[in-house]
Amino acid sequence: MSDMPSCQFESRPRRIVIGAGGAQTDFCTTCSVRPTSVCSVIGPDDISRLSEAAVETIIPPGRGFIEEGAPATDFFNVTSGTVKLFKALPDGRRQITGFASPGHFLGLAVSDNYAFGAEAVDTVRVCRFSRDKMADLLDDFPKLERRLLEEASNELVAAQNQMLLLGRKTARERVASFLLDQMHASQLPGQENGGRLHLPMTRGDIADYLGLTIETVSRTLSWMRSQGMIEVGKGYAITILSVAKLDVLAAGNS
Amino acid sequence: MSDMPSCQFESRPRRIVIGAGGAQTDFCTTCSVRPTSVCSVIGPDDISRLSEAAVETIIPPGRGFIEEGAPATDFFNVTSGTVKLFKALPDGRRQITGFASPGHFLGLAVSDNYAFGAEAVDTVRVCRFSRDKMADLLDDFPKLERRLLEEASNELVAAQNQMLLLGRKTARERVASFLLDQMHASQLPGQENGGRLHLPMTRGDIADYLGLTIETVSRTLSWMRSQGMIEVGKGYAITILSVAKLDVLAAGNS
DNA sequence: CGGGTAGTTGATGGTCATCAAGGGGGGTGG
DNA sequence: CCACCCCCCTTGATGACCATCAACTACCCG
Repeated sequence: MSDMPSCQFESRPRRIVIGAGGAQTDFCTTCSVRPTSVCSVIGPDDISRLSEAAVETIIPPGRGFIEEGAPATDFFNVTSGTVKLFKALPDGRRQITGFASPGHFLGLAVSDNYAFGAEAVDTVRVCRFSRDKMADLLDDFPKLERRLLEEASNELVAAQNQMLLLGRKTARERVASFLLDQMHASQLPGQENGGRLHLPMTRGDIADYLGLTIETVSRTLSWMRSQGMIEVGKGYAITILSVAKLDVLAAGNS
Repeated sequence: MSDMPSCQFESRPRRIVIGAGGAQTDFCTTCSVRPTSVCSVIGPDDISRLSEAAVETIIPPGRGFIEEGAPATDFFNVTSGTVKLFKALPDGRRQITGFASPGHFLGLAVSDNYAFGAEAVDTVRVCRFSRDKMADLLDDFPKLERRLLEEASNELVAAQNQMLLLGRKTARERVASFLLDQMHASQLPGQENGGRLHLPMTRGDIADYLGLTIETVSRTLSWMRSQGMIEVGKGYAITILSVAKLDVLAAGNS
């Protein structure tokens, strides 16, 4: 797990297509996460700047691409798949600090070294920006800075919620909170999907995220099933049968 | 604890002193935390803008001044004392997400409501900025935005460390980490103080910060004393006798 | 078919929460 | 000034929750 070679990329540089009139068209215009990501602050006129700076990278499941403590050379924007962010203790204990889904920006760090590791949960595509190019973009597009501040503030709020969960919630409350969070995250605004969830991560990842063990997560899910709260399908499918019951649990009633 | 009236200020507006030549001098020029706080990005020429926007507020120990969930009307900059930031569950369980010391900026939130509560640990002085005035400052001083992003990034790193602590460390490891953090925070660069610490917060606060109970914190400190790691003085004084032993503990060896 | 990974379930134990009692300091009021 | 109270802290006894150890199933892939 920790002896896995990290920072190995399968990169393919963006192709810049020169249009008939000399105008540049490129990947970014058709990027599916552009509307919801930080990239949206850069207007159509300047989008070529973005494309030149970005390198699309595909990362297979389980592969690490940010190593905790390594020099922070790049920033990333997730365009598909799910990334787990984590910190580890010398003896191998691991805490997943968050899951990054499409549209999320990775690498906010003042230090010259990454403060956390990152690993692909399923197949992940990211846009990679070098530190230098990112700095140029920040200088030229002040809006980008404001957007990143927003992003950071949101993550800060999420982190505070997670601290409350880790410090003060019971196992049942943690799992309930997790399932509800996943439900909200998977729901595009105005869309219901009958409580059906597809969790890309393993029980081990969930455990490392919630500060529990695999066994406790498994037992808790089984207990929730026995209470008619959820249905546990094959693979990574879970269906929430009673949001209300989970809400009661997550808010802190045993 | 939760029925305490919050958001009660003892404010005194900044006095703007008009100098002989018509130049404005004011509190901000003599502010002791200016060099280390976000305010430092606003140069001497524009400092009057800052002073006009800020209201100095004194908060007595134990008084809350940000209520979780209340409309986010103001931002704060701590100028002296220590503030605890926290989130709570309906049944009263509480998690302190951080302690803000002089120079720290509070209120980063995209939402219209505060995501956390804040309460003075000892006597606290803050500079208060209304949301509107802060927005004006952000528009006029782009550097301020970059500085806030730095601030947020640092807090994010701290939050990730705290998640690792809460999710994966034992009680002893937590207390050791806490003492070392406090030591580093209290050491001005290039200054040693013989491991002597003055913790402004109670055992209860420490417990709520570390995800433990008062009793466990107390027992753990007693155990560390019995091991010759620390000395527990009267009041809130603690002396670290062996940084090395605490380091071993904090890194994760029992 | 064999091996590896992921998940579930059971038995047991350890760590830390809970319940309880007592000490010490600081404030207020008699 | 001292009594009284309240808060904070400490220490002890007990127990609950969850980690650990272990066995077993299912599934995937060669």
